[in-house]
Amino acid sequence: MSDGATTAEGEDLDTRGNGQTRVSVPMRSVDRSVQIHDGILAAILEHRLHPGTKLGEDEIGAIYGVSRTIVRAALQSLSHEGIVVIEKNRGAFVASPSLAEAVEVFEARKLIEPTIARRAAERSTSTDVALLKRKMDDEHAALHRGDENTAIRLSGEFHLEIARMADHKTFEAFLRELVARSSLILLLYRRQKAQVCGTDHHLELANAIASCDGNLASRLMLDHLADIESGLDLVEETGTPPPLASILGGL
Amino acid sequence: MSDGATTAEGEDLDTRGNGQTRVSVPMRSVDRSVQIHDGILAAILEHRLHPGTKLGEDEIGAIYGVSRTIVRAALQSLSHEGIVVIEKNRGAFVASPSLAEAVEVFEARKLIEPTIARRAAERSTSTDVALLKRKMDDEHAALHRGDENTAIRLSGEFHLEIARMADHKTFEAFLRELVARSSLILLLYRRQKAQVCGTDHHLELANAIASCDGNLASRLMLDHLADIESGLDLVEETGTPPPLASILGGL
DNA sequence: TCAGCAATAAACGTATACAATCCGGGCAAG
DNA sequence: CTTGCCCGGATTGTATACGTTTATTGCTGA
Repeated sequence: MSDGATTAEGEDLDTRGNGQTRVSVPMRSVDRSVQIHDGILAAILEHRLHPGTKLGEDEIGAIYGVSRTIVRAALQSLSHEGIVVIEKNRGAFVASPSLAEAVEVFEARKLIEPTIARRAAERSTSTDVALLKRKMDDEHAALHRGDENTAIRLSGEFHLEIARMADHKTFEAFLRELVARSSLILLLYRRQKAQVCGTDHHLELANAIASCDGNLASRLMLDHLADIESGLDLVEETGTPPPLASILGGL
Repeated sequence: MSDGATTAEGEDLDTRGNGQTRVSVPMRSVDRSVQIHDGILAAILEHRLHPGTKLGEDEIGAIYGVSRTIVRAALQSLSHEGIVVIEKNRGAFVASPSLAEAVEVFEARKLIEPTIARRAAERSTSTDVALLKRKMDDEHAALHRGDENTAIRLSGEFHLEIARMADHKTFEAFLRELVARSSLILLLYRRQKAQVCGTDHHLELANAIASCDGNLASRLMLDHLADIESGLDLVEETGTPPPLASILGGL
């Protein structure tokens, strides 16, 4: 097989910055399945992969130059996060969150993220805040550059950075899943494409966290999430019988 | 030599005499990796598998009469739920939650489960309540029978049943993970073995849910979780002189 | 012309083979 | 007695082969 082209990149850029001598981190040649997982995840977060897209094992394996075994592990991982669905004997597809699912995800975020924001504010350090503001600037820059896809991903990373600051692995893992699913939900149910995620909100949040004001950070986060949710079309369309017209006539 | 032994019963083996798993191999249509996942999970929930136990692929494959491929999928699934850790080139082990992890899990439960209980109370139906009380009775019976292992599992299922009633798949999935991890935490950090999970609390909770009192259910759930947590040894043992023994020999 | 069915191709599910890695015992040097 | 090395066995990582299922295509017959 021609693996020359595929393995051209991804050599070994291991950043073994952690002074741990324990072999707890795989490091070198990070498991390929993780790479593939992250690659597909990034594509979903940047809205380059749309709900319903087929993720064939052979196809992905050919792209990354690995066997189906590895691809399967990555796809199973993604399915556990709820952003890929695997149908028996049919294959894997990018998930298409239902309306009910969308409501659930935002209910979960509105419950968890204010708590995360409070914790982050309570234990914020200067270096963390600097990192946070940097992410925010990157997002702002991407937006002004017109690169909305990257901006969407960075917006999610902003929220995840706050979770990292909160130093709560469990909440962080939950939020990682919720953010990924939110990306698909935004793609499916956002009303006006223009508004992505008020960067002003992010700025206020960052300031509240920087000043260690837990209560304010918590409230701002809740408002922020409610605002995003208000920009979605989360109304049950029970009365619409002609799905064909909207799908086929959409062009 | 290996083929003859393993495939001899590989055809239609649901005649396994183990009295442990009721539905050992009912149908082939049900992905066997899910069966294995559930089997290991049940063993962990019932404290038959202890933290640190090695879960060898060949060994499990031989037990269930399947290839390592299937076992691998099950183990990966379990690792995503945080109750199994997979170390590269070393294998899978039952997780040993750290103190910090234990604190995190109960923080998460105290945040999520009151909301779940409120939702369950708000939309409780008579059939659901009947199911809930039945689970409670089963747990009570197991306790009086002296079968503490089963009681522990049923206690977790009681909480999960409430989540099912709440009709919130996302919260239910989160709680499923938290309950499983809690089982390991109880095994590692419980102070007095006698007290499992106050069945009285469960009775009060079930009554509150039956009477559709969301506020009461929410408060009772929070108290219940705080009570369980208070029975744990979640204090940093910083004063221990032999750090070497605990750190290096900890594994 | 179109419905129904058969053959074919493509993709997935599972098992197995081979390579890579780790763990342990044994032996030799200090 | 300790320390270091080396090697054999065991276990995991990955690729590939084969069986099974699904989807599509093309054909036949009314």
